[in-house]
Amino acid sequence: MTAPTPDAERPATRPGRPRAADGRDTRGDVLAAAAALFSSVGYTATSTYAIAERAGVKQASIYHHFRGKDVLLRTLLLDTVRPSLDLADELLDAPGDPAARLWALCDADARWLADGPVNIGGLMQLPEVEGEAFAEFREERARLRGRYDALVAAVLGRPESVRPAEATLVFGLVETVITARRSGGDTAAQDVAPLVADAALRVLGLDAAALRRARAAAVELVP
Amino acid sequence: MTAPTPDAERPATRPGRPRAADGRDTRGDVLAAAAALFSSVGYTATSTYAIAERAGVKQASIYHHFRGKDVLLRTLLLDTVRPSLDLADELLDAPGDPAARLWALCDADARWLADGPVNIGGLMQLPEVEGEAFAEFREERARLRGRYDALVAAVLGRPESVRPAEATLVFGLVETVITARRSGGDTAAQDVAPLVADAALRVLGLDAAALRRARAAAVELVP
DNA sequence: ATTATCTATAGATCTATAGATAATGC
DNA sequence: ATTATCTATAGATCTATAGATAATGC
Repeated sequence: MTAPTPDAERPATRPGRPRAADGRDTRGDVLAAAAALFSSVGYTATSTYAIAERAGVKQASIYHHFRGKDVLLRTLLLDTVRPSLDLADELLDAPGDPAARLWALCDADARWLADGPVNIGGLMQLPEVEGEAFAEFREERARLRGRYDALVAAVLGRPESVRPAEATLVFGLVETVITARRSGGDTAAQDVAPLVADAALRVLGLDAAALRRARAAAVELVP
Repeated sequence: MTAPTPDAERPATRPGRPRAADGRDTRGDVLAAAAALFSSVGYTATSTYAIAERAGVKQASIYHHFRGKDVLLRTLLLDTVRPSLDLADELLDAPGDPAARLWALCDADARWLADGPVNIGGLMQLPEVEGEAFAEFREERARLRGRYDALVAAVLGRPESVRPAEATLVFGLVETVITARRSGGDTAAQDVAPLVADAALRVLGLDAAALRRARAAAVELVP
């Protein structure tokens, strides 16, 4: 669920103690353990000891890879929002029907929230994320929200200068996958995810014919 | 935000040390403080010391009124879901257009989530609520969800035996108010709440005319 | 006697650091 | 020398209880 550390970050061969077993990636294991525990148990309720145990290392070893517990969550949050933001940027600049582009964005986000190995989206809804340590994430997320606003405004044929309240509903529909997964499990999330993009356009008042056109065009946009 | 302790729970006059100032309600103050802190900071991240400070009592005094910290959250959660469930029961038994009844339920829930003095709905989304201590709340909430399922099935003209996946979307639309309030503040929540019920029926495929009829009929249902 | 509140604290965490040890490449 | 991991622990919480004190009604 977390991208492996890019080779560029460290030289291919380097001095010092190597990974115990080859192919072992402590940093990645710690992040994966933190993601699973933060999203199910919560941030404050998850101890660094529990993370270490799940990752198969000792508690203090975490601090060789991360300055503190907050860096773990910060890293996970940014890893979560950035792929979404990249796609949103791409779709915002793409030509063609705004409804098709919004459909493609909602569909990709909903499926990604439903299909990851853990309910990674739940991280964004943790109350601790409102704290100072996570301001950078909140900025990136606000940027993503801005892309939704712009696409929704385009679909509604309204000026881009006023944030449409309907965009909150569209954003909320995508996040429905998160709460569905938390309370109903993976199956519930996977059942609802394919319905989200259609629902978003229906909320904006598109009729069945317009919806069919948008869906068909969206398939061309995201191969 | 929390209902005052009913008179029935204790005799009107009773022996023992009275409330310091008349009209002082320590139990209610503690609950209100806990609601504000749990919903903004989180459950585990809120100390009983912080709750007591906000309520204007000493930390240990909380335990005269509540057996433990978990009882505080349990009480708040049940106070949150029960009014909703009562209304849902009423509307499920009411005669008339299912679409109108679903509209009324969504609208009442969305407005209640937006208008309370704190973002009480956020309590339901705390990861700690998945723990054993809160099983009773989860049951009540599942019951509420069942009412939504039944109304959505009726609107779609489907058999009640199969839970419609669309009900997850409707439920999620209502909960959009919670996340909107968390990240956008009271104003954002109040802006989106009046749109929720309409959006729910649009998601279920109702056209503008059917929607207008449902909205008009809903006003009669909830005076 | 009963009820409500307080002070003080035991006991259980939990985070982060200090410093030792191990395993490599130079 | 450098990197990664470990053991041990300081210091800071945080929850819940014990027991004293205060303020009433009987």
